[in-house]
Amino acid sequence: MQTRSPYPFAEIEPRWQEIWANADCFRAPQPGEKGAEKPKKYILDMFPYPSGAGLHVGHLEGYTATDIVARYWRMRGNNVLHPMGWDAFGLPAEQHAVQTGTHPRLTTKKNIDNFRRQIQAMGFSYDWSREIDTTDPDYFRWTQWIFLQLYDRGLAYVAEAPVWYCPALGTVLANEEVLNTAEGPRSERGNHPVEKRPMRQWMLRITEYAERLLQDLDMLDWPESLKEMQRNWIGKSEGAEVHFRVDGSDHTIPVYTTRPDTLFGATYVVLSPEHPLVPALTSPAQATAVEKYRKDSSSKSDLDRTDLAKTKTGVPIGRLAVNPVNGENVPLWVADYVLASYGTGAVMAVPAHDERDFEFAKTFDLPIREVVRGPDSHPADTCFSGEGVNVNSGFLDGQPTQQAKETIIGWLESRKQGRRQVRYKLRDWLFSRQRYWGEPFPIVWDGEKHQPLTPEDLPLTLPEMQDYQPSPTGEAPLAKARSWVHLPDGRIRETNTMPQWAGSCWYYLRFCDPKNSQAPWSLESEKYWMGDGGVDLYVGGAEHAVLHLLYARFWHKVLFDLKLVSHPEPFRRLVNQGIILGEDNRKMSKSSGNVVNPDDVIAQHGADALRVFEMFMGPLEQMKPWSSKGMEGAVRFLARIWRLVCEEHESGEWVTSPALTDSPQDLETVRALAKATAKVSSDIESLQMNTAVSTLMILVNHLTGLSSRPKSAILHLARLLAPFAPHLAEEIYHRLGGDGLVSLADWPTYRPEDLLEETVELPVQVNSKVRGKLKISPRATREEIEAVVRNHAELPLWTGGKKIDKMVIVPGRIVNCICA
RNA sequence: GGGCCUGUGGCGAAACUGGCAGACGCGACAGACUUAGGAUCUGUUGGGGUAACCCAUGGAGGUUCGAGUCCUCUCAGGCCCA
Repeated sequence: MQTRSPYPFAEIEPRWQEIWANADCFRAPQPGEKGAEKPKKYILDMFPYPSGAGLHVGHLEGYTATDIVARYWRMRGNNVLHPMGWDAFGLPAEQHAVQTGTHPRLTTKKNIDNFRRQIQAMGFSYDWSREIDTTDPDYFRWTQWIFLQLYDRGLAYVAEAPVWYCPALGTVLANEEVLNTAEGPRSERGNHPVEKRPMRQWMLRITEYAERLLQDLDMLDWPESLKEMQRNWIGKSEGAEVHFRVDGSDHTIPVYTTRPDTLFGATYVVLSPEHPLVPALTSPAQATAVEKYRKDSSSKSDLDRTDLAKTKTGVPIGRLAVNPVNGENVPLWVADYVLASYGTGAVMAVPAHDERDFEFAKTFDLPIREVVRGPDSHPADTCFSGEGVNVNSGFLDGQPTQQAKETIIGWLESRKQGRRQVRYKLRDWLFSRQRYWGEPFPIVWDGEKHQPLTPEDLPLTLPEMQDYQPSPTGEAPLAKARSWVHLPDGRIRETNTMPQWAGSCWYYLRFCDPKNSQAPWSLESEKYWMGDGGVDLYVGGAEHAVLHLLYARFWHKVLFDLKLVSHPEPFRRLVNQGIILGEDNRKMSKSSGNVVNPDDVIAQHGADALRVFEMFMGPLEQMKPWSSKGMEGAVRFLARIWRLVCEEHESGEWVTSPALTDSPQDLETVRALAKATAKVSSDIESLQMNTAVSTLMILVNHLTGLSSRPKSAILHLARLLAPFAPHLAEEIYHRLGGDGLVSLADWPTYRPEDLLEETVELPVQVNSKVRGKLKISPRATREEIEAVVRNHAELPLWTGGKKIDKMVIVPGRIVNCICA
């Protein structure tokens, strides 16, 4: 037997989706078209990678929130750009091709179709005429075009560099795609072991923009934690490079330090095992030991090497360096707690004022000399890494840390033995991958020289292939497409492809003008949609905090310098949605068997209910568990709204409720609508969708309690409901004779005076404990309240007859009588 | 080790610039309508106490007439970085 649904969502929802599609009512007019005279809003989701697994309820949380915002601003008279597309290049489709021989294009198309179907079943108000697919040649020709702009500006270059190579994936990975795990460095995708290999790679000079990427964070309305992550990632540090001459040699070792003020305390110098001067400087007596040490440390992860808790290891190389500030001879060591990638790959060790140097010095019994004294005395024989006043430091004695830094930098610079230096942790972006399913580089090689294609040559499309397997040597699959690689004139094509981040670096710009075949976008459309600081609201997961969001900002700034975009930052306001956990409070995953499939939920409860519940669960940014019981609650809520309009006939048909009336609203209902409208509006704007839904529930509870229900009130409710449960809202709006589509109706208004109750209860405290209540006008002044309290018949009862020393009165809030 | 965030009923959570802690929902309990109820409706529901009242926002202090909210310390969990 088929269970009856609490309201006929299965019939309602597809019907309205079809009506919206036929009316083309969510298409956003371009500048110049009718409708573009309205103020714009650009409401954007992070577009998904269309995986084979389909959407999960976590994606839908963000999409639902942005859809509510988009629908709200549309009803508020804005021209809303709310697009959706596919970040469709990527490894899974290619791995599937390696295993099955199916072309990634086919896999990708299938997955996109499935994602689109799932998204459309939710009734989101996307402008589907702007749909983007990063694997479409009409799209990636412009990705290649932007690469050429970078290339022309010298921001793309080829480097032979030690890079992370993943044998299992058959490709190199960017630093950001490699995780430090307990088992050593692993690939972020798939958790495979990775290793360093020297390879020729394309790099993008993101470091050139480090300072601007750092500074401009201040103009963004982003979560502070996320901005902090980007700041840490950019990792600006200010210090100095100091030159240590090697005794009995022409070599000089530059070391980078953020504490040049401690130079007098440097008692040895440490080189990283990878430091290029190590073999040349090692004394014959130490050669064997140093070589063995270099070998051993190459298999350790950075985490292993630098962890404070780990025992420090190292070997002296049998040479002395000269401390430039006092001419002292200090021993040179090689130790793996110094990383080649940090600074110059060499440090001056100041054990008295650096934890790691201190640990090392203790282990090998090297001298420790105090040169900075802190404000408080700290036990001798410990390390002090804070700021203080210099001691034992010759001409720096008595200077506080900041001043000492300036003095020593000046001293070093005047003697050409060092210089001020600002460093960033940020590295240039490793931009090439040995993969098939990515954008080909618009580059050809003439011998050892690379040359760009001209824009007229674009798009450069991928060749058809049978074999997608990367070669074990790390050569890209495209190298096997001989007729594609070898040009008639003897030049050969670049066989690497771009990383997945490339397409997502600028898709938000393409949405502004997705059909343009002359340019990636027109300046006019960019100015209109990206005006007022760029995208007005950008919602997505926090996992993109440093990768996508940093890369996209970088490209945007380059495009800004090229005067192709009108503002230096792309995303004015950004919000991270929290992860939705399984019902068991664990992360949703196939292996835990706790994945909630939206298809099932929609079939069982309807899309509106899913939308409402996802919003009702809790704050958008927060991590929260799924609840199938809570899901049922959302259905009950919507069914109660349905029954405001219809009731079930004995035959099982839904007929118009006899309680509906054309009579005007009573005062209580007017107030309830005004309050709900005010609260729902402000909650949507601040993305507090959970309390917005609560507010709607309170309103519905009020309307349910009325014996006769004014139609005008239900129509008002329908408009408030429209962003949250658009199908049901359309249905009841239509049944009550609403004009046109509720999705395109005006957002309801209210009179501010209707927000105020006639009387409110004002709590009266005696010595901060509530003793009584006062019924009083919400407009009552301080003086009026005091008079009412002092003349109140129950006052002696509340105070126990004691004299009131002082009365704290906050009108509309509280009265507190202070008695001795 | 450093940075950031989060700790409130049985559960998800509310609480505007400090002002009646627990809105709204889930669950539970009781009742109504029912052949039936895992439907619907009505009521109750932080803990303790017969009660007036008392105790409660991870813990300990502090500021204040008044602290979930502000300050100091501390414990637990999460994320990022080393």
